[in-house]
Amino acid sequence: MPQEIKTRFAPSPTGLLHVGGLRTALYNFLFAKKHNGQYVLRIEDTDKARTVPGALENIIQVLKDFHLNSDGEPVFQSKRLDLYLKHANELIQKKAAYYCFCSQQRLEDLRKQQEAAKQPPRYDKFCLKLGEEEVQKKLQASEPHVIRLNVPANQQIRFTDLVHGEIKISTNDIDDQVLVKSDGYPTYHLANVVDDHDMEITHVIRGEEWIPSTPKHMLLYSAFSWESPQFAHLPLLLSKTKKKLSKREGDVAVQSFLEQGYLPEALLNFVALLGWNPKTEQEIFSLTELVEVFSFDKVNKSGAVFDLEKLDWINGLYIRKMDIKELFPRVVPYILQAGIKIDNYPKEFLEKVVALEQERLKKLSEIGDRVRYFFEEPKYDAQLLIWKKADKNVINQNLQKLLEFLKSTEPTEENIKKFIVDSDLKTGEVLWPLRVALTGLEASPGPFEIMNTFVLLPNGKQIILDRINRAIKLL
RNA sequence: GGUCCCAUCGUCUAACGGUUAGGACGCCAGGUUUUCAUCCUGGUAAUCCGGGUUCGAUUCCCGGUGGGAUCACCA
Repeated sequence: MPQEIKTRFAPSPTGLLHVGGLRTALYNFLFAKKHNGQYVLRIEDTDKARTVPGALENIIQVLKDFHLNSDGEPVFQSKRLDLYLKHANELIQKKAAYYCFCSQQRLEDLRKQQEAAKQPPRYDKFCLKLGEEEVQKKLQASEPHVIRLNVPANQQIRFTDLVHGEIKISTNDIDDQVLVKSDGYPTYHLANVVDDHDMEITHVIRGEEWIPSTPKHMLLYSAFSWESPQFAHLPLLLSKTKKKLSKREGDVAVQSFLEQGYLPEALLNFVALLGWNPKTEQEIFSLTELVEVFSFDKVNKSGAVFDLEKLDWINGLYIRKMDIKELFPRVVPYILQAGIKIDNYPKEFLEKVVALEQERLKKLSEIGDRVRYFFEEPKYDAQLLIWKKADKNVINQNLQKLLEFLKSTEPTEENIKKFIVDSDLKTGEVLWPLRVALTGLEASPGPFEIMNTFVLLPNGKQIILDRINRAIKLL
């Protein structure tokens, strides 16, 4: 019987979860679910100094927002220190690792020497030459020390990557990596390998930046006589400058995308297609659909630029196809954020206002300035009222005629169109100034839609008349 | 610099070794329209270079070039 597939997403709580991490989590999730396996969250919190308050909460919250919740409780490495130490000792017994008492100063000097000699910086195995007794004496005296991996010379390490195929590296190019730090905490390499084995992870799916350290991990697996999991190294997410996406090059925190009003569904859909392609012309996928079609043979090898324009497009698409009942509550916070007070307006009206802008929104955060005119008197230049090359006086007269007409009738599309025809006026010379009078904007929804919305207010018709009147005075 | 990874339109990407190199975003033009947006139609634009292998290379091999990642008591 084949072993159950188990993947893990293993971020460290050193900052807000970024979009690259989100995609890694997603692929881990997709692969596990596709094969009816498990996907778990593991928190790699072995660096006390770099832990950022709130980062853990952010990771968990964001994953929840995207429905990428861990199967079972998350694993915290900081709670498993004994396990790592136990295994580190085992490596020492097996002579696959050794104690190192070198000072930071010596390591630094060594590095400088090597750099000057144009050698790659590498630990020189100085402490490996220490005798057993000497080591014990130093340990007894509580001399600060670390535990290093004893990398053998002249060996070929090879592993098969699910996206890159076979990768091989000589052990001569691998440093004697620190496994346990002087504070007793394990480094990534040790904790990672021990946990992946202990948790029975079958597939390690992570970013391509980990390829160079994978041989170290292979060395550890073989030192422990453990079978290594399968590896899949994902292509990097790149900035416009083709560099690895990072905080330095703009805001990459998932949180900030959410705050700008990108929908989780849209962002997930977008990020799923970065570095992977289902080889159909379909572009829109739900999480469930992604699970169905996901596979590693369709994952690309080369990095993918994170293109905001396409994200905007896909986000707009999701916004457009959303039911207004669903969109409305999501958009309310952004309206409030724009300083617009909506307490005294009927919900029916507010929903209609949002619905009017629905097809124009790329991000929810754009809503505020788009609908402001519904709640505040618009400010605009009188010049804007004059349609194309129309005559100012004609516009003025048209608005006056329209105002008179509307005083005695309902402001419906049917009525106004009939009025235009009956009065032998030009459509644009009535509708354009009417629209501007109502909105003060160069671009907006049409005047009929806007009036149909205003009319939902008790004083809606009066607002319309007032604004037309004001436009006339402005001219 | 050492090691490793990668290479199709500006971007995301398709193409059993045989296609007019396809789709999407963006951009441009046209249509619908009072404006914008939506929607529809059309257009623009790519196989990094050089050798091989082959009847035939985007595709396979080698070299070059270019880009990237990584070389911590960080993950």
